[in-house]
Amino acid sequence: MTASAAQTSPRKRSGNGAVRRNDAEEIGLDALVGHAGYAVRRFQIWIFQDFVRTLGDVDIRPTQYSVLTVIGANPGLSQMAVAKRLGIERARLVHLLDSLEQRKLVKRVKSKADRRSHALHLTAQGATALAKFKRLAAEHERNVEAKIGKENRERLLRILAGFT
Amino acid sequence: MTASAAQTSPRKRSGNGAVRRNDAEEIGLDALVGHAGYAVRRFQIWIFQDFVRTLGDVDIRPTQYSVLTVIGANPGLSQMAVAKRLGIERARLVHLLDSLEQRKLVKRVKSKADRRSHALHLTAQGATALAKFKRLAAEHERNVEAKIGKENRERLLRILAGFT
DNA sequence: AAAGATTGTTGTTGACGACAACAATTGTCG
DNA sequence: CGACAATTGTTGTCGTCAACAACAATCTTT
Repeated sequence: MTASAAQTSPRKRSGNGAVRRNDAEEIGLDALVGHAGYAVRRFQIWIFQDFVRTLGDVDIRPTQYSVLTVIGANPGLSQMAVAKRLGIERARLVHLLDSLEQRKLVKRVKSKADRRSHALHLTAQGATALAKFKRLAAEHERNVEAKIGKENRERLLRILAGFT
Repeated sequence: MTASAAQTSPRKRSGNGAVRRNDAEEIGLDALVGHAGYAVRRFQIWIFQDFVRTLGDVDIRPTQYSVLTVIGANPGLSQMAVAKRLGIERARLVHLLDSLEQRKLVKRVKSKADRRSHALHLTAQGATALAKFKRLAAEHERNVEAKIGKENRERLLRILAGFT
């Protein structure tokens, strides 16, 4: 079948081509409905904003949280390894770590095995801070549950498990 | 229950704190697994890239596609209405429309009813182009199906229907 | 008519991904 | 061993994108 389906009916228009709207949100999305990418993008924006808001007091953004979590679970990793695992660019991770190191959450230890690379570790302060971040992140996760439902959230995680 | 779960075991480390890795991707994500936001973000990146690649020949990005689709289905909308419907900022939409108008896909018609606003329409060229874009977008959608499965894609759309 | 709100526009800021270049170091291979 | 290639962290540039703020022109309200 060809993809060009029925055009959703253009609404009542006045002579020149302007359209009267009751102001409400009854604008057709047409082909956009049925596009997974569109739904995912809107959802991702919502999630992102809720995360930033929930972790607003501690000033931690999703990417920072992911970096801290991976370092916490795998102390001693190189920057290259962290970048590859999280799908972040080397160059980008440099700035992220600069920021986290300034805040005394992470330290770069010069590796003796390979003097090019840095072994990444949480500071003591970073470890306790991460524990707090995790509690807040769990709160955010409950917000997601409240938004889409407990079972739907689990379904979602199962469907997307391959992308982690 | 408190959210701070079991720490995933830090691996074998050498004296100074560096960690040997077989080089493979067996780095623990710890708390990241179980975060809907992380999975969604990775998935969104994959979808975005596939969309851009599939619509690469016609040089159309997801946001441009969404704008064209909405205008095509609702001719005469104002920029404000389109922006609000798609969750784009007014300011951002200005640049998007500048580009689409330069490419002769969209035209801004000065509305006589409200001389502040522009009524947005597809050009004839824009309409035929959009038909082609929709075919390519459908191809992209089949790629998504191939990636996560037909039923999973439908489940996903159902779960996220509220965000469109 | 005056005050306030809306629409499109311009500009700035900061997060982010994609690249390219570089020095220091390591690995490889003749 | 020694030249050459590859890797690691770093710096820088470019383009995309969201979030704001400010502005002129134009409604809308009172």
